[in-house]
Amino acid sequence: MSPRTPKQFQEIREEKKTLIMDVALLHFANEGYFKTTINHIARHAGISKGLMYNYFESKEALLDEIIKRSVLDIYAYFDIDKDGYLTEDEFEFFVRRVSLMFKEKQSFWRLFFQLLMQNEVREQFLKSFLGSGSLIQSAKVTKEGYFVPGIVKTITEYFVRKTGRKGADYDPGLELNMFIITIKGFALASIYMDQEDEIYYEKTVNRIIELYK
Amino acid sequence: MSPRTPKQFQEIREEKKTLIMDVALLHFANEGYFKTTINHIARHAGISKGLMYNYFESKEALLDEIIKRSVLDIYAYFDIDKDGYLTEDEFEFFVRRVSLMFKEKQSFWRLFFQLLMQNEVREQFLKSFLGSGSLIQSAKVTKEGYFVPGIVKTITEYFVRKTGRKGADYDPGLELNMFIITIKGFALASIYMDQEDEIYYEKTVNRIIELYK
Amino acid sequence: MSPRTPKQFQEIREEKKTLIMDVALLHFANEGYFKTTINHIARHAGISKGLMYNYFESKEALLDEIIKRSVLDIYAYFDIDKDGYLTEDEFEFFVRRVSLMFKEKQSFWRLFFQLLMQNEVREQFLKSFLGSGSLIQSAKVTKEGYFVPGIVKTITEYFVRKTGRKGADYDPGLELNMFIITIKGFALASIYMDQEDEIYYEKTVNRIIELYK
Amino acid sequence: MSPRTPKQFQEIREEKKTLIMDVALLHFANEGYFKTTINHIARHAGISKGLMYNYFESKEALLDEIIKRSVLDIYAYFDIDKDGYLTEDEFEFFVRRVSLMFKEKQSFWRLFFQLLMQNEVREQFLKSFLGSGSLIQSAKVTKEGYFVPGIVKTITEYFVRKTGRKGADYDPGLELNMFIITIKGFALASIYMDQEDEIYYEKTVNRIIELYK
DNA sequence: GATGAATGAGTATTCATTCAT
DNA sequence: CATGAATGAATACTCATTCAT
Repeated sequence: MSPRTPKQFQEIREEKKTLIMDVALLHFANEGYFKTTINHIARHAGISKGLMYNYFESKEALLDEIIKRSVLDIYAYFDIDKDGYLTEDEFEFFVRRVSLMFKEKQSFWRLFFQLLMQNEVREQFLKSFLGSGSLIQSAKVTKEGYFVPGIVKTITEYFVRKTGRKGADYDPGLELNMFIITIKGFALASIYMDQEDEIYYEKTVNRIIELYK
Repeated sequence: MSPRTPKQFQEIREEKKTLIMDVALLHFANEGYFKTTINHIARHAGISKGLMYNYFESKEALLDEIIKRSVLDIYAYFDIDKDGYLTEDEFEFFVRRVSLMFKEKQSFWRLFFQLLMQNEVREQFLKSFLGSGSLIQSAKVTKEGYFVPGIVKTITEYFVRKTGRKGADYDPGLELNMFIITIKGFALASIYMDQEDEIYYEKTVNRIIELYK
Repeated sequence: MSPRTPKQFQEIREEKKTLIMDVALLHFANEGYFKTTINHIARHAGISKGLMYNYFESKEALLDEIIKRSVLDIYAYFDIDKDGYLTEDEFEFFVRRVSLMFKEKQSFWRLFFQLLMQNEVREQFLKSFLGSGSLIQSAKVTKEGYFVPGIVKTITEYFVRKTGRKGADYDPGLELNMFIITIKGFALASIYMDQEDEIYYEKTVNRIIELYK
Repeated sequence: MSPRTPKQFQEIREEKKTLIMDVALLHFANEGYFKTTINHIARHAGISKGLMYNYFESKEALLDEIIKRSVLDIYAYFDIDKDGYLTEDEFEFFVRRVSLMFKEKQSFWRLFFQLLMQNEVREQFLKSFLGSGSLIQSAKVTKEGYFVPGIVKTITEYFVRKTGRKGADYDPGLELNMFIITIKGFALASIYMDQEDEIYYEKTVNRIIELYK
């Protein structure tokens, strides 16, 4: 009979928001962002249309929050103490991590590639995903004060360093490009991978490491 | 001023259809299928909305015809007399052909990947693109009566044959998988490739051939 | 810490109601009745939406009470012992009172004119504001038992009586009409009067009195 | 059987637009802009909701066009060769014109005052109505090349000039203010004037002229 | 009393599709 | 063939109001 405490309200909000975002991500990923209606999401989340707008300002805001959350999730995967210098072991670890990520956040990556195909969304999206301050493109000062260069830069340097090991006619730029292409293709394959395909998953990861380590 | 022959009518009709499909493909690819309105296409094609429906039954029918035509176009790329047996030279030729295709039919491939991301479209789409009777998955009788096995089958057999050349621990299934992934990633990279990126285009193709030939 | 008496409760209740009505009037007047949301009012009054409905049955009921209160407030301005006979001094006093009222209850008058512009609201509104039993249109028995004729009637009689003073071709109906128009225009000017305009405020009042006394 | 000519289309468009604007003005004026739904307008204009949007980009665009048209209509009333100098006869003519306007464009003036009461709309509205380049506030070069100062300026000068005629203690600023107030009140009275009230219409106009000429 | 989560009817707007001319 | 006016079902979004706690 006594009124709910602010904390209780906070909990309800958090739970409902998570529920909505989970449902929305699933449908955005499978049916596409534009084809998925707010009505549909609400119905599948077991709530009213109006409540959606109590939690999210608009359909786009919902999308943004889903992406933001997912990016933070993914960011967490990499949140290890990096000094901007990639050893061979770290390279291997990185490839395994990324590969796992494609499998475990399949829905998000479907959505991600979907949005990437939309020119309009593309630019704005890349900005927030790869943009300044983000994990992938740019530098950042960690809690410990270390300078953590963007992933691309770090990996670029890794491939450049390999020239010594690999010999004179080794082209680091080309190899990096090949590596990126392979990872992209692997991502694409992963997001629609079913049971049957999974038999090659482990082997493929190993082979990628073997080829580009 | 003499009345047009039925044949001329037919030609004009075909030209208009082609025009509409060209315009539509461009906008579908760049703005996305759902965001592109019939109005927009009609205006950009310089015709009226009503006329659109004289040529195409619906928006979806327009999409279908675009895909069908593109698939035929792509098919034309492979329209060489094949006996279902891929030599090493033919493999190289094939890779170069495919790579060129990504560059030259960029708009289509953007649309293709876009549609691939929608589950609903995906199944129906794959059916017509890779499905029975199609170039890639299955066998087909050509005009000349030759038996043309599906590309995948042909290539699979190519990789299997390589085992002899490559040694005992060579895994043809894995290599095929790696090859497919690489091609997919290359496709993905190609459809948003700009001037700057093009410097690696040639080298990348060569490296892919080198790796999987 | 002693429990509040029913009277205290009643007082708190009244205070809250007054607070809500003040906030609501301000927003109704400035942003418009329809554009002002219950949420907005509640938040600005520092209470919850739900509590609003504890005090007022509906948005419209809130509006009604605001109007009712304002009418009573305005009524209070005239709550002097009247015998239904307006002397010249009383006329002057009346004009000054009314003018002051426009300035001091600016928000209400903005709302008033706003509502007056909606046909639907207009009729119902005029009924309660000018209607039978109200101050302005009709007669009423005060607490003291005096008979208080409606303002319009009283003023009409005032203008009629002036005919003797003003000469044969004086048209009391016309003059009353002119007076009413002038007061209306003055009201309209007052509700959006800013600092700069105020320099003529005093002079205008005097001139109105001069013209129609 | 032959298709409509562009001219026919143009005519249809013009007629429908006018129809919609007429219906909308009526309802905006009587029920208020916010209470009037697009549905309501469409139904009363005998068209579908969708068609509305073929002719007007939005509800607000519809409002804007109505205002624009009305302002042009009103402007036409004043489109006489003026040299920026108001004689007494011209002043009288002006007052009669304006008065007539209130009667004949009653619906528009209701809408006008209604919008004027909305703070948000007010500023933007006054800008377009009284703004630079408009009839009322600013100067303009006529077809004949004459310089036509804004109405307010012209009238102000008229009142200033009168000082000579009226004597030393004549305050032109005050009189102008009184004149403006009276016109405003007259406008307000006019827009809700019914048959009964009309008996004083003529007399009131004459009296205003008598007082402020 | 007090809260804000929850509802649902309503609102502006979009767009594929039809159809009279 | 060709046009664009016309339709209506669908969509995102709003907001007064209710209600469990």
